[in-house]
Amino acid sequence: MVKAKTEPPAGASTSARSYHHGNLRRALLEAALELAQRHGPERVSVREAARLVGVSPGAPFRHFPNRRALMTALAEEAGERLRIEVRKSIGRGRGSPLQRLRALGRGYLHWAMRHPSHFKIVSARDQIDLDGSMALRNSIGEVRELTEQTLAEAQRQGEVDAVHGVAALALLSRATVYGLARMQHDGHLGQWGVGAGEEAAAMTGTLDLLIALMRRAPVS
Amino acid sequence: MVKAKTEPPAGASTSARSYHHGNLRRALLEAALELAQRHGPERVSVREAARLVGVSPGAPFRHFPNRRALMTALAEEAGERLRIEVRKSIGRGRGSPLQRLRALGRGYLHWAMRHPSHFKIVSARDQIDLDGSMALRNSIGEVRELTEQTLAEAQRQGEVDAVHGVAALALLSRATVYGLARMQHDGHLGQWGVGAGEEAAAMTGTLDLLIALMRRAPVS
DNA sequence: AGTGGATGTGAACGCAGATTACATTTCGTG
DNA sequence: CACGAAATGTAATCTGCGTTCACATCCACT
Repeated sequence: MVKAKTEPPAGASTSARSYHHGNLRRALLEAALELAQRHGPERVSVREAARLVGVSPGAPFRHFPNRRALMTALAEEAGERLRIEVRKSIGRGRGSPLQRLRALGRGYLHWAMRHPSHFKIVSARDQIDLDGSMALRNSIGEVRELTEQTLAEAQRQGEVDAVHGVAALALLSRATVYGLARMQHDGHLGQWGVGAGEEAAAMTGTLDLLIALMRRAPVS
Repeated sequence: MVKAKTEPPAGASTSARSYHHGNLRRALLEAALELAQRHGPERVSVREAARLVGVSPGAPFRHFPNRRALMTALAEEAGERLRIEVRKSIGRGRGSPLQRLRALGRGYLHWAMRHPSHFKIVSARDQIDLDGSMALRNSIGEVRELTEQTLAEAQRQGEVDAVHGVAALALLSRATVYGLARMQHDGHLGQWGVGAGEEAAAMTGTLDLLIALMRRAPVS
């Protein structure tokens, strides 16, 4: 059952392709990511990806029904990486639940800043088919679950008051972090008083501010 | 050779079009908006707009150097409307500064929901040239100023503690509201536990939550 | 060995953005 | 008012794109 190829399947080194490319699907995804990094996701073209891989313009359509499917597959990989990153980050938050939530948010923000192309792709609604991708929805879903679990724990420990529901607090957290990441990627931060070199600080600082507001004792 | 005269171009002050269209620039913008409402901003094509207006494919380029400039002009109009809407909304918030801030945020959110095409266009970074549009930056800038002024007033009246800077609080507010609007437009709300019919309630509710958190007395 | 399914080729088709040479109209200046 | 320059629209054309299709090639399996 194992597809043992006679050719080395992985590879930065382009092996001698006779007719069939060893793993065209993979190669196309990498080429598309490369193009996304060069010119932005909206200017990824199937033809150019094919050219980059050294294959005819029609070949990609054996693996993806259309351009959108290619971009969606790319987004699925990005979403998976984001999910893993968030999972890892939450482990770094030692101590209280709110500290873990902070770590989660920082992980999200840092990932979005360090991998702008990937972040652009996951959030490029008009380029991908979110509704048709269970994988992508699952990645988002897990981030949500982690957020809610952490907030529930914070409430249980009295770090956050229980006046407001977990779902509402989670939505607020997510909206803030998502909004920050998108503001950066949309170039809005400069208009909001954030200098060129201080974007990371501003973003994490804003996250910290939200968490500080959450931490306070309930109004009585 | 002579085109049909006296076509109804849906414009009141349009003179009889023989060769020169009365106000092609205006007409193109309206056609582009119409197309954006029909299929989304990313699928607006210059040619189709020209076709809709009844003009040759090259004509639009007399008024806009390229497609992006067309979309940017559209975004400038949308940004202006948003600016006006926010200005109006803030006047509706009677009472305390935080109530005015809430009104401001609600105005933003409602506008984004009621005019999804316009909102999509202002925030479609990859379709427009934000850096090259002073008008657009000014619209954003005014929203920011209103936000900061309101927050400063809230601090002066003791409604919000002065531990955190106005700029930080304003950025948090903006990130939250922008994040909410984008989540809705990107179809993420469903993944965050918001049912189909309750989007507006969830968005304004989240805004209210943020403001409730801000209102609390400072930690002492 | 041979065959069928998977995979890649190459040539289309239609549409898009953009440019150019040319036609027509408008307008300012004498 | 005349008239030429500037503005504006046309038609043809270039390039590139997504997508399809008939055909070629190769791999796995009997």
